[in-house]
Amino acid sequence: MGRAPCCDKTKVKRGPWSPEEDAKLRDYIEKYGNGGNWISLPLKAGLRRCGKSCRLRWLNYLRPNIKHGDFSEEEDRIIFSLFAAVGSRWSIIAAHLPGRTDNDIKNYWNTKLRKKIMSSSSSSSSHSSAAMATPFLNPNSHDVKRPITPSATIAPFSYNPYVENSTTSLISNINGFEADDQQIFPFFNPNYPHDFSLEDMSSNNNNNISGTSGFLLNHSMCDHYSNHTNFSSDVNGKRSEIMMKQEEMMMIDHHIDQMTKGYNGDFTQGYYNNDINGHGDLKQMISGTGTNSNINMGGSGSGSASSSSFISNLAENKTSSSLLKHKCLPYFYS
DNA sequence: AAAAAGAGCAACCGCGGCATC
DNA sequence: AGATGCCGCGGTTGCTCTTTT
Repeated sequence: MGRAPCCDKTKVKRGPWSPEEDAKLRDYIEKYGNGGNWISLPLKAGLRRCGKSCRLRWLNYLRPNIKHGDFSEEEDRIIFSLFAAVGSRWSIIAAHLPGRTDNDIKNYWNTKLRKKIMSSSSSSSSHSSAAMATPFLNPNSHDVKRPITPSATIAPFSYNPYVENSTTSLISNINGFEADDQQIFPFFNPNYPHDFSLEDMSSNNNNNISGTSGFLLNHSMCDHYSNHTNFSSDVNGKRSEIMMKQEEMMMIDHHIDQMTKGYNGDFTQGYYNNDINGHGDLKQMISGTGTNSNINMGGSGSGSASSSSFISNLAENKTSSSLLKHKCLPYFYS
């Protein structure tokens, strides 16, 4: 048996709202709120509308501080960034854009931004936000792959984040997205497209970072991070909580994956913060129980001796359960 | 000027999640 | 533990306005 309809559709008005209906709804909610029950609201407010329709009208149009009209370039960048991180979860994206509704953003994406991406990807390999977002698009459809659900709902190592190879690590999953073509791709921040340029990656000459684990990336990418002196203050400061959370999930998953393969040594992910990179035990860093002996520079980073203590301090001083609250940038290398 | 096509967007629909009984 | 009801979300529809032919 299916769900009972929320209202009798033959007895409620449908279609566009009249100014009178808007006024009734606005007046009622401003006086009494929705009372925690949208279904009974129309009757109390004297409206011949379905409760769901009232809710939608209020949330998308009538409530205070709703912003209508053109989106700014800054808003575009935020949308690109968040879309890359969370996919078509419009409510999450809307939460980062004060005054914008999920419906607005969804419509804007479908009518404008998606086209912008398509045209950018076909016309150039520029560093524009749109161009940088294209690796997440499935060329065979209009859709973007949804992000991998965090490990709360998917077994942490149920996806294979990398394919080991003697010289390069190919990835099938980066930044929480499935990639149609396995390719090396860095964490993505459209606010700073230059920091993640594939061209830069390939033009850099790196031989000073090597490690024992292989998630991604090629060496030049690591070097690119390490040599970017303003990286921490500029880029990390702009990374959204959502992006950081996803990165953290990937780090944890990767760590678990490593352990299932029997790796028990120094944890071989690197963290970059204020020109520091190092190796450490991720679990201990997250739990804040790390010590200098557990979190150390490893043998191949480009930092200095002081980096080791800095990283352990980072772990010891942390106040929340999220490593990334400290604005560390994870990277993975082979 | 009129018809057709395209674009934009408000509103609807149905499903999943959650709370309550 | 299962049924029920509501909320919130994302996908889709269809109306209106604009542009093109």
